[in-house]
Amino acid sequence: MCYLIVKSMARRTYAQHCGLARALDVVGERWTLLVVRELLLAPRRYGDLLAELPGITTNLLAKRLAELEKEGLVEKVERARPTGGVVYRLTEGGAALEPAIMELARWGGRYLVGGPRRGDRLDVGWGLLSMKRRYLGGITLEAGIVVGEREFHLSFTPTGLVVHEAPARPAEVIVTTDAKGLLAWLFSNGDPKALRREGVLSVSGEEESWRTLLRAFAPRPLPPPLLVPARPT
Amino acid sequence: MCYLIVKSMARRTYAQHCGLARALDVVGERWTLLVVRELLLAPRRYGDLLAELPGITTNLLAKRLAELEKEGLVEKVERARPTGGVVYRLTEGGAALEPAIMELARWGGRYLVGGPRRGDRLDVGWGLLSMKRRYLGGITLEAGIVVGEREFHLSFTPTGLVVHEAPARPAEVIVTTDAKGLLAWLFSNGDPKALRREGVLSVSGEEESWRTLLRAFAPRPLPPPLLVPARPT
DNA sequence: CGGGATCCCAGCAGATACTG
DNA sequence: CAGTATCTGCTGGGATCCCG
Repeated sequence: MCYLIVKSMARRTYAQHCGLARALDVVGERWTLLVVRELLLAPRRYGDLLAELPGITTNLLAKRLAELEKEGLVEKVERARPTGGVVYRLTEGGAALEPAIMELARWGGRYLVGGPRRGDRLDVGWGLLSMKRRYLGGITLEAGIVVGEREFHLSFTPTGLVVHEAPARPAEVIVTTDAKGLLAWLFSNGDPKALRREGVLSVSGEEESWRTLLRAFAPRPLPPPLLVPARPT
Repeated sequence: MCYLIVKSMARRTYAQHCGLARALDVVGERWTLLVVRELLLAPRRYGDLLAELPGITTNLLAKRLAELEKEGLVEKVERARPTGGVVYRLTEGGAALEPAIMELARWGGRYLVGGPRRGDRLDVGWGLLSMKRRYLGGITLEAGIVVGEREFHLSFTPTGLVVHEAPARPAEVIVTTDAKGLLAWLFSNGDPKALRREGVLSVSGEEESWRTLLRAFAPRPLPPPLLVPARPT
């Protein structure tokens, strides 16, 4: 008897003719969806991703990017940034993961209500994605958010919101704050107007646009946290 | 130097204060979401799950169920079935995963357009979930679907559809078919009326309800399959 | 310095056997 | 029927090295 040992085994698969199983075959491995999340706001360089995904190791990031590229979800693009070099960008197929990522994040949001746990990393970009989830629709507005060195541009249309990490201007209203201020805006049920009065948020541009902006977001949903049975068994 | 080796390491975590990362901490491991998918239609016994998740091994299923139970997403319930014994049932928190599962399945659906691959398993329950995804809303109807030995009850309301694996009756209309017929209904763009004329689907109950049922589903979307770059490098 | 490749090892997944 | 126990091999984590 003679067996041919195939090098480079085919990837592990659930072998089920089901959309969920097939999706998990492609993006179900560790770190994969987090890489896609990082690319939702803008194309990124390898080093950007390494810095924004604390805990991932360089070999694993390289592997995940190669897999995503092979699946046609991510493509390498030359010097899309002023600094040159190559960036990784979502293809249409990769960007189509956004609804699934948003629903997973909405579900996971109930674990965030207690605030960050010890050792948890925070990132301004993640906050912007959570803003996107909470957009109620119904307004038309170009807005910018400046958080420290990072800038985001938000294009509101009545049916959706496109967020890019890109120059905040031109925009009808610009909100400037720092990371802590953004989190206060997002995660506190406090009035953004109060945060502005306290100087945590600084607003420039049209006052009317600022008021429009505030109307567009649902208040923090505050779902009841999951009850973990207290049996210490 | 002396290190205390902590037995029972804490579970691997991304340590990110982000809904997506937290969701993946909880349900991102292999098989977990597929277990939840099986429980979406009805509570299941351990042996049911083992049979419906071909490829999972008994130790891993036990581990996943224990984790889901500890997280409060699944609970063990005594003799919910006529045959007695204990079944696993989703809690409210576990059932709240449905939108995320549906969006992932919708995305993965584009990999299904070529039909099952060699070796892929098929399951009638997965087909019912894909029906649920394609419900357009707008009707009120109680329907039943009988596929071989398995029965499903569908409660249509204008805003949603609840599918349970449960006795098909009582219902205003009952569709009886076999597994192949259900898949033809779901995955072909052929007219269900034609399938009925050919005897693949047999309909009992009110004719008007049958016509209502047909109006309620979007035709197969047929998204373009992802283009996998042909470079064999 | 950006963008990886290589090595090693711990832990998780997979297969099988066994038990209440 | 409903799991546990045991073994093994693969995948992911960590450190280091390479190369333009």
